[in-house]
Amino acid sequence: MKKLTREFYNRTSLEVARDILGKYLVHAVEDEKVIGRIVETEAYMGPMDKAAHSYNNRRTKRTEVMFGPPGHAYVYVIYGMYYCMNIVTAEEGKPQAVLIRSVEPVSNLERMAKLRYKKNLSDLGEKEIIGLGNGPGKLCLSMGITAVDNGTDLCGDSFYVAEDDVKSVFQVVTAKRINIDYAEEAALYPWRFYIKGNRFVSKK
DNA sequence: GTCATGATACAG
DNA sequence: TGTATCATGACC
Repeated sequence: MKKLTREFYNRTSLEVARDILGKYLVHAVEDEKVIGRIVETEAYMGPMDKAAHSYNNRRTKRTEVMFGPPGHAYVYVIYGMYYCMNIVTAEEGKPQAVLIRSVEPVSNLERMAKLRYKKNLSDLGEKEIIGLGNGPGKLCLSMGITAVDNGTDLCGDSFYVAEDDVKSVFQVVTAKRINIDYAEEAALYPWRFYIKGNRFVSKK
């Protein structure tokens, strides 16, 4: 496994969203690590993207981290209840990000089960296992991602993305993004990417 | 399928 | 002060 470098993130969110599929999101919770394979993403292109928080260069306390250098975490609260994990991309000053929509749990599922359901892994049914990773709010719960992770440098040691030494082979499906009907023509852009056939993709 | 949840942002 | 949102679970 090798950690992705700053250069990987220093591209448009469209490129990063597609390329980061199949890679591993690693997060340290207390002294343990939980790992999920990224199987679904959405690209948010910033100033010209009506669906993006940073549309029209809207710069607030919340969106500030998107204006910073690439390779940092953008974690925000949605609907007052859940967190969403994004990765800042593109050079400093360009507020783009990639939303991580779903992951396939890979390591430390015991810990994920506790964080998400407060139950032991052995007590989970099939649906609950899927529910560990098949949505942006769900994966944040399972992986212990919260507001304190906002702004974290993903080139550090506690929170990062890594790739296998051997590339895995899969087909990428391109689709419209989810729940952005308010974004008019931007709602039609095919900026959602997922691994074909993967069980943890949030919506077919 | 409907609905409540409630932080953040913004319009008035 | 009201209205909408990059979601989810609990209901019908």
